[in-house]
Amino acid sequence: MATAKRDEKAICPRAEDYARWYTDLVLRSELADYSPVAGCMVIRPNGYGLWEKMRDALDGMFKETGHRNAYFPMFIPVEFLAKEAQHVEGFAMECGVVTHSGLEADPENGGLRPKRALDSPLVLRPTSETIIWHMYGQWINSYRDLPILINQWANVVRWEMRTRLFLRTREFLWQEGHTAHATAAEAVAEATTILEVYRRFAEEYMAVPVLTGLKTEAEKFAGAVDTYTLEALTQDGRAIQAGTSHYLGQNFAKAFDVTFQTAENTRDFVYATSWGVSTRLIGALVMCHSDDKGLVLPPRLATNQVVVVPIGRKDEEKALVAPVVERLRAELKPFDVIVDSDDSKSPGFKFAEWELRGIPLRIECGRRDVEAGQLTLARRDTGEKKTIPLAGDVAAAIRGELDVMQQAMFQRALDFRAANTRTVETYDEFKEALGPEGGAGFLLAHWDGTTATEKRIQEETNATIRCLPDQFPAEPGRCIVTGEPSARRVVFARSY
RNA sequence: CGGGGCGUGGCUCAGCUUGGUAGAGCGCGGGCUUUGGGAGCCUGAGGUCGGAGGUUCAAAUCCUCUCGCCCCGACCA
Repeated sequence: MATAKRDEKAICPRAEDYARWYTDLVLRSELADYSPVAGCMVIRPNGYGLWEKMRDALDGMFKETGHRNAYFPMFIPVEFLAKEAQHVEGFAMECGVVTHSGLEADPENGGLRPKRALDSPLVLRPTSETIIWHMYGQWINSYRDLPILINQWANVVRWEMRTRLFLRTREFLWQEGHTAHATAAEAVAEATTILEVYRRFAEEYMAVPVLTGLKTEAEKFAGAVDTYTLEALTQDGRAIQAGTSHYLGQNFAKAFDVTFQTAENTRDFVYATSWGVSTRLIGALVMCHSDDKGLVLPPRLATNQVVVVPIGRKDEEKALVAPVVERLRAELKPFDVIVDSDDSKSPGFKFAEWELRGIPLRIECGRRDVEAGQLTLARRDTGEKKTIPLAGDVAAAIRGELDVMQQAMFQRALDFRAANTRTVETYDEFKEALGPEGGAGFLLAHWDGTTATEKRIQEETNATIRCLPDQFPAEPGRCIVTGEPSARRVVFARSY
């Protein structure tokens, strides 16, 4: 009976069905919920709090590297999309388009229908390069106007067919940086600077190790010269793109005719970058760290780092525990501590509930603890319980424990990646390592550099080249498929 | 857009084959007892059975149409 009840409350175990585990977890931990419109989601306070933490950390890093925020409108004239050939090709199929304004009664079905057709349809931004470069064209005259380093926090719309909470929805939140430079070298430096910002954020805040490197021609952003990417590895062995930074060359400057006068009094097209990370990071975070009990949040991104569960209901017990709890409430304020003194729920229920929500540390405080002059501390990532003295500096002990946990989560993910990264020499070995389906970690293999070979591998194995990694030394070899020479190994994986 | 499945209290579902007073568990409200790993008992609220037609004395159940959702294939931060 007890187990039957537990089963109803529990989320699907990872080993049973990883996809269902993920959906269960997101819904049960109240990160998000489905919206009445297919493919869209509501980000609930637990999820949005996480996004705010991410946003604040990244925003600070952007500011430190000289960027300023601005906001461009979400409606884009349809003809703007057509100006950059590859860009249209990449986004045309997934654009949402506004064609009407106003509503009127519809006698056909007794409901409402669009009233006036717009003179010209408006595209809901799938990304903002076009409108931003239209504006940059008006703002840039001379090299003295450069660089322009702007970021915006916004929503974008991509009319996806198959959606998943956080990983792929028709509307999502992100930031998009758009910079304009006088030289190619400076723009490339900008793109790689941001890649490094993203890497630091992923590893130091999310505790998610990432491979960085260039995308192949086939995988790069529509309209980019080069796309740099960050690739994380989920617990089920799939790659997940955590962010991208693009060197756009002069493609958009040419499409929108944005030139500037150089110091030598010549004219040149402006060099550009764009870069972004989205609420998909929340999906990546969940898939890297969380377990069958629920969310596991790295301390640096947890909205509330500590929860205190007072134990005891008899008046004498309460009297004993209450002063300690009040002391904790005050001393642990810097950790945005939650004190859960709801008498209608049992301690066991609360333990499970806060574990589901991923609070990094739980303090249990009951008669036993107070009488022994201690507190019981439970760590979310390992489940480990230990006691700390009540007499000491509790805040300092908590601080230390959180730091250890942040580091341990990163190390664990790093070890997991190492254990799931393999070097293969032949195509047979490659297919063997990959298995028939599902995630199989990162595979490092030689590739001849052609799109044809890349496509063939994808069609035959469903694995794609995640990046040309920049953290491994170049190492000549021969393509696993064609035997043609290769200068370096590339990273293959099945991906989200 | 092709293939498969499902629509019944907030959630998960039973009932439909063989028409006859709408059910269970969870959740929710109230009461009492409980509190160191998802408490127990009592009591209560809550559903025009996705929608529209039809057959019938009678439809959640049978027929027709329709809408919506989920899963699998082609695209993807």
